[in-house]
Amino acid sequence: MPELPEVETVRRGLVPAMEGQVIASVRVNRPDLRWPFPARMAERLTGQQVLTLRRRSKYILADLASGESLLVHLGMSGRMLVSGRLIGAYWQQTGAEGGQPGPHKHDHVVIDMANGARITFNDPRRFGSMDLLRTDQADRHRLLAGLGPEPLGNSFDARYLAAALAGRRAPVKAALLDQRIIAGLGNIYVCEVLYRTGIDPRRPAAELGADSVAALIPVIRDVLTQAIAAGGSTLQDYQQADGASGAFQDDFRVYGREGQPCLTPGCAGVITRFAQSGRSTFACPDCQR
DNA sequence: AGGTCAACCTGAGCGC
DNA sequence: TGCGCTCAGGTTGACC
Repeated sequence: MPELPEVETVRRGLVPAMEGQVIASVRVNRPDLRWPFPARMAERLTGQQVLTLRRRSKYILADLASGESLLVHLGMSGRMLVSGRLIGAYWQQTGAEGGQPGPHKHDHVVIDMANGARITFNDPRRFGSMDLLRTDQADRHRLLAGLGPEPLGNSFDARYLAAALAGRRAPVKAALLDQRIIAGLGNIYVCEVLYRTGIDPRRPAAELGADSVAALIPVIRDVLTQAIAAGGSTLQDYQQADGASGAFQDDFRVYGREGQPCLTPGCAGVITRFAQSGRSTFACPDCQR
């Protein structure tokens, strides 16, 4: 998935095509993704003006003039195309999609705007989702209600994080992946953050000292901010014709670098990969303690 | 209550 | 060429 920076990149890519614009028609090619689509989704979207596109954690919310909001989650493989162009290519482009008009395999929802832009939601693995909710009750939606603070927001600070990690015996990596504690981090950025703070991902969260917890805050903010500025991360070696793909993968220091030398000056370590709760962790055994 | 793990899916890449 | 296996950026719900 796309993690927070990739979702923010997608949101920004959708803004020129959608914000302030009217939805002319909607084609829904299957009844569900991860969950069933909301009742009469196409009808409830058609004719609506999109007032604002915003992001909460890894979710995109399109606030409509009707008082409803379209909630979108990209799952692991969800992609958005604007008139055939992929936004923030965090997933390898496949098949005949490059610049070709649709439809293509896994184009599940197609939204035509009155301005002529065509928004396509393509998701091979179908872990993504869409829902409609009352805009004024968005915070109570089941997918949003339990989310922790935005890592780039004002309420996320050392005091909060220390309290959230207190008493947690889970590995610090699992804790930082827990969206109830902090919303928006995923496997890549947690690996990068723990490497850059010199913390062993296996350490029980509660055993981190106050200094380590405090050190996490600016590193989390910096990594996410830099990744957003780079347009997110692109896996595989996909390059988009219009240059819209992200570039933060060039700044990965541990993710995907198993067997390669540690990049910390003076460290002779070799990056290792091991599994934590079923997911790959990349770390330097020498400088993460 | 907190922590761990399987499950949900398709596709790419690898070794044989 | 093809088969079987592993892996993939997320999240939920069942089970200790």
